[in-house]
Amino acid sequence: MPKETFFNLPEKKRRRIIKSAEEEFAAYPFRQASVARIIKRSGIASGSFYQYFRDKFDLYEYITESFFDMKLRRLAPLISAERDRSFFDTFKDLYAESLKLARENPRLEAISGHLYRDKELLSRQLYGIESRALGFYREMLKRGIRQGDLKKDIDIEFTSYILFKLGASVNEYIMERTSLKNWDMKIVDRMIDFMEDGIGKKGDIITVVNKNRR
Amino acid sequence: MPKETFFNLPEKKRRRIIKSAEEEFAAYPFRQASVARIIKRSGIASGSFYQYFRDKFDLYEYITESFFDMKLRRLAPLISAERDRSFFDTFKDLYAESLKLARENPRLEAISGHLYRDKELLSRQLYGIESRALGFYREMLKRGIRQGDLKKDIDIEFTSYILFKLGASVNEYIMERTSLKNWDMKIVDRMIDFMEDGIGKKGDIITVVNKNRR
Amino acid sequence: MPKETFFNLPEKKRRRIIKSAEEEFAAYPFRQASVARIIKRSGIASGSFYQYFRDKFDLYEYITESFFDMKLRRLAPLISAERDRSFFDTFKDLYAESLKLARENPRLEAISGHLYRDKELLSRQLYGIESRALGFYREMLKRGIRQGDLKKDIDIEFTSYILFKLGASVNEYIMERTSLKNWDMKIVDRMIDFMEDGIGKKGDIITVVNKNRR
Amino acid sequence: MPKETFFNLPEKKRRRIIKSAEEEFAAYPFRQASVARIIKRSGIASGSFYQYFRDKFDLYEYITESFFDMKLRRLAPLISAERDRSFFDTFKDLYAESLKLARENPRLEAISGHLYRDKELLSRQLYGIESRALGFYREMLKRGIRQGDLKKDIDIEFTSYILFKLGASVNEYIMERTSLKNWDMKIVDRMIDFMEDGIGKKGDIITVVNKNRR
DNA sequence: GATGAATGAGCGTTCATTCAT
DNA sequence: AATGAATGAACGCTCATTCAT
Repeated sequence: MPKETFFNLPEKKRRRIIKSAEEEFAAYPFRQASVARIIKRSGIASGSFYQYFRDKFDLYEYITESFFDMKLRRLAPLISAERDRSFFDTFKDLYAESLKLARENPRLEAISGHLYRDKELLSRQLYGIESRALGFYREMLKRGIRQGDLKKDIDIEFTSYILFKLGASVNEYIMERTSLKNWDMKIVDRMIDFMEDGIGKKGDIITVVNKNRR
Repeated sequence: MPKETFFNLPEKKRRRIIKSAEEEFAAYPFRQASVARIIKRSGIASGSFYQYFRDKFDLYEYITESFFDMKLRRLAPLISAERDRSFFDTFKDLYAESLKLARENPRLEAISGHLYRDKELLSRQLYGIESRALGFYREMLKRGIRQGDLKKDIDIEFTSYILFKLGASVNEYIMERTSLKNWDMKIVDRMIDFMEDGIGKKGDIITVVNKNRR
Repeated sequence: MPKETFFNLPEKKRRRIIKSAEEEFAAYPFRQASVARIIKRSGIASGSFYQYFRDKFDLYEYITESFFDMKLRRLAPLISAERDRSFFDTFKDLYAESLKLARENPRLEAISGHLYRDKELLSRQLYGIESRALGFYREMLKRGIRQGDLKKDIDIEFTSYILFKLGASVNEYIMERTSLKNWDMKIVDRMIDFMEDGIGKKGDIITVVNKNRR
Repeated sequence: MPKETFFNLPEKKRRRIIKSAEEEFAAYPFRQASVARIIKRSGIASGSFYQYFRDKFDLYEYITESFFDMKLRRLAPLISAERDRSFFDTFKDLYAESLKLARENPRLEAISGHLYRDKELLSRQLYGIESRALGFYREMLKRGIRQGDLKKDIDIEFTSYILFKLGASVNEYIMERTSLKNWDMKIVDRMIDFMEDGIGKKGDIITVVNKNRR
């Protein structure tokens, strides 16, 4: 957490610092990101930096966590129990929103792209971004089972992990290609299909009762 | 490629150097890995290092590529057309073998773990580890379709990417936990199930004909 | 150009650094000059050096250019059109002043001695010391012709080059020998004679009209 | 001087080594020239190098001095007393021959170009290339005076130095430009004119007697 | 005599962080 | 609180020369 001094700063300055830092962490992974460049770009004295933040990581942590908090705040309504959506539809909603967020904040998206690739950071992260995300998926899975959208015998621990990684991969897949209009939602649909039914060819099938599907 | 001088070295020394380097690259991602530490640990003069290798990357590349070549050599027989195995069974065989390899060479496994997370390196890698792996998956998918093991309408480009990443994730999942006997093959089974059928609950089903399944 | 930090330094320290650098660059040509020695002699931390200067060349360039600027400032008044002096007298004035400068700043003289011998550096030098000097001689020659002090048919391109090199050689000649009082100005006179009349013996001559000489 | 072992080598090998060394010293000034590259290009073992030569300088000295000896051997006939040529004509002959030599051996020419710019080497040079050249010019000047081609009162010490440097400068001037046919001899003529008569405009002159010119 | 591996001091440079004012 | 100069260990790498066989 940044020191109190940072929060006492006039908002404009605070914003300038954060913006510079975001640009730096978007352009470079944590280790290669340079405090000197952040300082120069934000126009503060190098001594001041350490009056606001314990060290480079302190600032980094603040930025990434702010982003995740914001993301969570945006995604939370979509998983509210009131909404009468199947597990997979909810998943799709979450993805649509995530992608919107990513498009709105490409800098922050780039930062978390770097973060996901850095084991050391991921485990250093105080509030545990990874474990929070895993927890989130775990809860979703449990609910999905309860709702009858998912097989009952899935390994929740394993599946939440897979879903987490899968999400990140799809994100990467989308981000690395220039997207035509709606192209990315088609990819999301493909991922959902993959999750729902897999890729194995089924035998000829007669669906007798399907009362559980919504 | 290391220089000739390296290959002229007595095997014992060569092994000592490779071992030290593997330890270093297993402990740290490429950028953080220190030539000085490798030198110290292998007990050679710093000048010697550069008699053997063009630079740090030269050694790194040699180690990673040797590992991938060895892996390929071990996996190649499993995908031979003669073996009468379904797509998913083949996948499982590949996984079993990969895991065995990883258990035998935990250092090398750790190194490729780092490599997979390093975009810059991945694209620098001369023989294109990533694109080779993707190509491999692409071919497997095509064959799977031909054999009637897979749905006909899957997006090969996307699916090969997903399978590639999924594989790495499962690997990571397994590696990060101490394994009980056979625990890891159970995880592999779960992944195969996930791939094959997904996690969506199907309606009550009567399979009338299933002639395509082997 | 050194960074701002350098110019913000207390004068004493700044001077200490410049002096150490001048000593180094006077003792060794650029490539052999050692940043480590400059650092040690000036008693600064090695990190500080790079807070003040972009790199070794930055400092070198600053020192040489400062010297050339100073030299130019000192020599400029001597070529002002108002002074009613012949080409050769002006040349002599310039030489006298140059030598005075060299005697006052033997270190800087030694540095430019090295510089003149370094083709690569000469061409890297931002403001083009060599081409500026050649331009200077070219202009002087043109004026000398206009004034009727020089033959009309000389090859200005070639002659300016020769004069430039001649000047450097004479400088070297003088610098390499310990000088008695006024000895060096006698050498300059000899050079001027050489330039003016050459060393060829003329026939017995009756000068009938000499209206062009001043 | 190279060690005896070098001279015991089969001529072919000796020549290969010398050629590689010449290429290296032509491409780089002494300090930047790399023993490793010479070794590689000549295909000998690095240990062998030091069995043939004391060190890098030993080889360098051998090459430069061989060149100067050869040059002297070529130029010597031109200054023989029997030839009935004026001082300046002899000078021109010497230049013509020097240039021919330079065109025939551009590598060696490049090497001496570097050598002339390196004070330290010049003074290290055992047999004293510089002082021998100066001695050569001194003798020529003395003879020129005796023959009545030169003014009697020139400072031989100074003038020989100037002539030496002037020669090198003209060489450089010529070498740096691509030469049209005969262009370089025109430059030599200009230099001789410069030496003979200088660039000062003479008054209107009536030459009464010119019995001393040949 | 030939080989080629071994040596190690030295290079210029970086950078997060601390210190003094 | 703000400044910005100071720090120094560490980095990857070079190279003429020596040594062991």
